[in-house]
Amino acid sequence: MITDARVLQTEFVPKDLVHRDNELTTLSAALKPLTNGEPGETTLLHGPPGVGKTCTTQYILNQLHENVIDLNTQYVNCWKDHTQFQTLYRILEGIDQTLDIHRQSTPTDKLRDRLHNYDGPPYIVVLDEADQLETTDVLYNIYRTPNIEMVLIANQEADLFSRLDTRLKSRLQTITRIHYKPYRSGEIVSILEDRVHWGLEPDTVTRDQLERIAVASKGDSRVAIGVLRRAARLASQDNERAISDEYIDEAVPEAKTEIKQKNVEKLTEDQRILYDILTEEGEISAGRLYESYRDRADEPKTRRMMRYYLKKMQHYNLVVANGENRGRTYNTSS
DNA sequence: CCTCCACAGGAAGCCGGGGGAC
DNA sequence: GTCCCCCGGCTTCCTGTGGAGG
Repeated sequence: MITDARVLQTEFVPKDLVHRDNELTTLSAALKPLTNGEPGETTLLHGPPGVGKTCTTQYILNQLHENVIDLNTQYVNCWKDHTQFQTLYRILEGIDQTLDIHRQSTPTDKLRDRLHNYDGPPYIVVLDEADQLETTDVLYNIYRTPNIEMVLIANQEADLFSRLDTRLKSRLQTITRIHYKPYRSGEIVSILEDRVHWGLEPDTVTRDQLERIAVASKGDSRVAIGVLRRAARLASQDNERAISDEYIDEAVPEAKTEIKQKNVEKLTEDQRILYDILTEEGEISAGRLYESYRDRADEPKTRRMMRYYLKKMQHYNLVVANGENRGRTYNTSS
């Protein structure tokens, strides 16, 4: 049934991008000057998940690489590489400057200096999920380096900007902003049709079923493609030649919890205990959460450590905090 | 209104591990 | 090998905040 599994991956960048013409044009225009050796414009792409921010960026980078010989680019996922050291390391990796850098013994200062001394060809650094950066210092370091252009990607523009110091905030006031709206149902359907065409055998899924997936995905293309992939896999495991509605209904919740499940597996023992308590108890105050945790853990860590853990788990979208200070409660994310 | 308390999160320091320089 | 440096994980201490309750 599946003829090409790659195109059913959410990260796959198709040859033709549909429904993102305006965004592509604006981003392209912002980076265009680089191809003539002039400085481009720092760009911020913002909008909810699964609306094509990452995809359009990688599409543009591919295009630039085809047309410009002397150009470096690097894509950094700040969610994965969120410490200053990790981010700087990735950026230097994009210009082959990391051979002698070791995690344990190289000070972050050295990475910073090396970046600042960059004087090679134009270099485009994409910082995806930039609002997840531990410190925004790294943005300043890139900003002040000539010949490096930043493309920032974030869900909420405000999440990123509220954390910048005033100096950087005012300098980034004038950057090009591109807002991505959720896809409409029909747009999701045509994105799926494209993937179906390249990835599945003919007549395995009907248009009605694609619409069903589109509605369930609520404008998030990653969820939609994930559902399609899972439904196709379920059907082929049962040796069916077509995807039935039942497979789709089964795949929808699976696709939505897939990412979460992966993150739960990454938790340490102590974090896992906290997560289990939240799963069982539901909404709970920090004090009661710590008491439960202390009872269950063999060697419980301190309250401060619990707060670090909870912060981390919010970062992983496993935990949500409601309220501030005394009134705050924690819960698992739905 | 004021004081107390629970809580968040910053700052500093300790420790163990690992790599480089010698 | 030994010394030194750095990091991440962790603790301790501390300040700021806002609701509860006198």
